[in-house]
Amino acid sequence: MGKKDKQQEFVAHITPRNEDFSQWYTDVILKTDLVDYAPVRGCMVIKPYGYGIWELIQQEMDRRFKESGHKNVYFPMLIPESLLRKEAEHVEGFAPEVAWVTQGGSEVLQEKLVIRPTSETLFCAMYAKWVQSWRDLPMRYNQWCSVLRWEKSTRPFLRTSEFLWQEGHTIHATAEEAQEETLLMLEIYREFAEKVLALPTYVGQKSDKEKFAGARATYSMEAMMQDGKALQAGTSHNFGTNFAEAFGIQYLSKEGQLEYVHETSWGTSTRMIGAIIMTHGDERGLRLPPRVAPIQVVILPIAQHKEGVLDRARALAESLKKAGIRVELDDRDTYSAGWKFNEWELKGVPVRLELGPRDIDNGVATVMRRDTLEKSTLPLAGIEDALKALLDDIHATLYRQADEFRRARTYTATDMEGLTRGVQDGFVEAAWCGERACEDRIKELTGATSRNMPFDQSGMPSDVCVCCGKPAGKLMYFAKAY
RNA sequence: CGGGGUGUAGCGCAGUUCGGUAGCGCACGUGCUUUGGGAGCAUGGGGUCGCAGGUUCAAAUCCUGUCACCCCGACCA
Repeated sequence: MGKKDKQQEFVAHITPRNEDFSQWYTDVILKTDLVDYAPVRGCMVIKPYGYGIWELIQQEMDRRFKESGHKNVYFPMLIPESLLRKEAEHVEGFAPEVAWVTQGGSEVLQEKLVIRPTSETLFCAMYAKWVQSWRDLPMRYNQWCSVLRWEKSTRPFLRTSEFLWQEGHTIHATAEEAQEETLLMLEIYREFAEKVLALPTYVGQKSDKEKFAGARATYSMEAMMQDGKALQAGTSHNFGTNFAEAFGIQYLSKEGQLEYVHETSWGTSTRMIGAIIMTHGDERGLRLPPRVAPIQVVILPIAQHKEGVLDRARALAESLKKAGIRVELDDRDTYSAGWKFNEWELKGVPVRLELGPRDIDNGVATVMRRDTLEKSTLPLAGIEDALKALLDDIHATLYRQADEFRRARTYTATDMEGLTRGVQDGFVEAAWCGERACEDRIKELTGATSRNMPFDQSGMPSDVCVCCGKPAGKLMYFAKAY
């Protein structure tokens, strides 16, 4: 294979409406060492580089949870069948995709256990024990764990049988507080996506059809992938007193009345890593947002066998590390410089620093930023601050590019023709009557589902439903979804 | 769960039509020369052909079953 061919291995995978986008995705996650397929149905192994991203996501998000007053807990993985069955809608929603434990050792169990697909029921069981009085409220807990859902079809990060996530579960004295919490967490997710993942998202309320099993209201943030499809990247639910009534979670109010608590839950998962890949990736591979890049700066000593080069490179790595930059010195002498360039670009490291004899003579380092592929030089003196600024700029650029992309691909439609055309390569904003029948029909005719209803409902494209023509009350985003 | 496809060396594949000693490229080991955009030459190692049965003197190849994975749908974070 010639040089050109090798370099073009990934070229042209991401283009508008390109059917190879899926293929590009699977290629890139395998070639960049993020994951490998496990010898377990629908499950993946997350390798060190991929897990590094998750650790940074956890760190950043956990800090936000702590700042807003949440505490971490850990609950068991197994749920007794009877507990799962307590909330009718919930069990109906999850029953088709739970895995059962029916035997322990050689003994067949009296009561089957499910491996948690989510932990609402366990939290409810414990909250029922823990809450006595209004003084105990609110309780705001979060859990980092994995859950298992017997999915029919799977894809690394986007949908796997077992996946890592965080699930927050809170209970409150009043409906207002619960709603406030639900929206607060949605906003924390949105801000996190923007500031940490460089992901622009659409936030809003889900339709009844798409809401969580057992929720009164579900809110989501939806990101747009480069093939125009939507990826639900986080959800926040308000349960009202649904679960409290099913599980008997009651407290004595200040007035001495026995009241049900109002409950919320919210979650995000490793799916966000899939969102990063499919939003920012390009024909050379990954482009990782600096704040979740396990390696932010890679230093490549050039002609490293020459006197002093490696020493200078090591010193540089050391000083960047001290400055709090996640840096890797690639001093492998078994690969050529060109090979390393390609490999680190493929892996999406935001900044590459080349340090060779010429640079050292001039007191500079050659810098390549992964987002724009622009090459320049920076003086070695004070390079730490310049790099930090550069990383921030890369983050901003990635966000801007993604934001421009989604704006360009967000359409409005007033009829089915426009809707059908729009969802071929993006999101469509349309007026909707609120009826399930129209959602179903739209799904059938266009393949698109309702995503969410923005909080700002102004700018309705028409006053009648895009589907049935009856007077419409809701501004809704429609898109094909992962 | 429906429709389609693929399982042969770490990776990507050829060989299956028509049964007859297991192949290629990359990667990997060793040596020398290289090193600022995927280096070159020489030499070497590595595979119970997804698994289980069956047919046959003989099976990667034919038959039956089974498992895994990929793509497109339906279902879902």
